[in-house]
Amino acid sequence: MFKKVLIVDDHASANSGVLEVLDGLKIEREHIYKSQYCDDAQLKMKRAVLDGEPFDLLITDLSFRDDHRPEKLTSGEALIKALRVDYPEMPIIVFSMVDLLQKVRMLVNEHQVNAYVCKGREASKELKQAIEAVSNKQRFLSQRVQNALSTKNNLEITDFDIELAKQLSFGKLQNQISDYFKDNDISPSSVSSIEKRLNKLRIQFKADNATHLVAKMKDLGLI
Amino acid sequence: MFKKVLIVDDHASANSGVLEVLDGLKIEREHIYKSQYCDDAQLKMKRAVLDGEPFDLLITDLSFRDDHRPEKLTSGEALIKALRVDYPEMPIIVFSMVDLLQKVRMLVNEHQVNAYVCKGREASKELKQAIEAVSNKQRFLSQRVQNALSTKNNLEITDFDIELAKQLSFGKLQNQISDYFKDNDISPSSVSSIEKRLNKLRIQFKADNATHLVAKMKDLGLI
DNA sequence: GCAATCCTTACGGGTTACCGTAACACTACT
DNA sequence: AGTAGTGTTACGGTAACCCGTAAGGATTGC
Repeated sequence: MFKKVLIVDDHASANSGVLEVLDGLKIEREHIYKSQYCDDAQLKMKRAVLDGEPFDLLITDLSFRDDHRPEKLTSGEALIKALRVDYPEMPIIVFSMVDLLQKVRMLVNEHQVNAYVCKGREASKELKQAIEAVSNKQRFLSQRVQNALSTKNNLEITDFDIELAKQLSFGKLQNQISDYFKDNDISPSSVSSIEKRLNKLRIQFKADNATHLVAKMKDLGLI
Repeated sequence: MFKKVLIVDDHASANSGVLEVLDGLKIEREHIYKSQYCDDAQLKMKRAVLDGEPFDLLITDLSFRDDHRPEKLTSGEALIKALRVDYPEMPIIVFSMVDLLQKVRMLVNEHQVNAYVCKGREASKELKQAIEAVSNKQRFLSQRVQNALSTKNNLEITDFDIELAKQLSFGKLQNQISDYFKDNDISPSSVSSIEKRLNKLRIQFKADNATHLVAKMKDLGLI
């Protein structure tokens, strides 16, 4: 089991919930550190390594509110990305409200996150399971996002699609989007292709028109 | 100070943060009740009144995850609305991630919420202040949403506008929206009026077209 | 009571979106 | 080389949106 843990969450109250779980796993409070800012968390990490007593485990949220103070790392994702450069093997558990499969898939595949626990009613139970699993070198995903990695959910939504939908949500016309794509060397760029892609997306998301599509994709947090 | 408190939040971990605040205010744990579901919270409320020992204070979140079990009240807002019918004077503190001024304004004006505290770094401190203020019959708003009630932010966005934008986001055509309004006795209902209102909204939100408008209003949490 | 104003509704013309069809290019497989 | 499949681009027709104008109804103020 882990000995030295860093919890990163801007909610002090959320932290106390995590603490209880760690108590239940017999991890001593004196070896549990907390941070409310991502920059601070990164510093604590580096410091610990320099002191020869690195952390065993990182448990972090994803979203952090903007504060008065300027920060380099403004999200859990940025923190994870930064840490993975120096500590590719460090066990990381994400503990977040977000339950978007797209997000989970990305964090696990791109950033080698070891577990993803959704905050919710079952959070404490699942967080405990996650910690135990990770300490046994296993991966853990919350029930809610279980099938984030199954291939059948891979609806092949490309970066192009996301970019296209974003441009739409900015209020651009199809020919303006075409011009934009031409200017930025994004292919395909013809109005016709843009129409076709949008048509596919509308079918995929069961949307009746462009507005509906944008609304749905925004609900899913894709744009 | 309050004696009997009900905390409604689907995150058990969030609850424990609130508990600490209540500890600091010398509110006895045996008089603190928790609920993870809105329906359950409503029942507890009614039960307490029937038993002749009603709650002094309600602290509730706004968003609750869907669960397997079917529920009547699926949001904190619905809970508050339902409770206000029977207990118009009950002190209510909202404790939520949401920091949209529109939402705060609505809850305070429409549902007579007594305090609104945003979850975040300062949450514990502010929650304490909120409880103290409410116990002194004062209103409290988090720093973050201080100016939710200032008139200058009132851009005269009516319920009609919201409803209209919502229908748009559902992918409906203008004449379908017209039909819908006619069926539901919402006035005005002509396509021409709908066009006009949308035009106003586009100007107000600096949106280039309907899609852009829906995207912006979704960003603001208005729909 | 009357006028000014606002709101609702209707209509027409220009623009954009939506949809089917089709030509052309590129790839992969035989 | 041939063929099937996929992706990009182009075009035309219909429908929906966008915008200005204008008439009729409701409201307000004098």
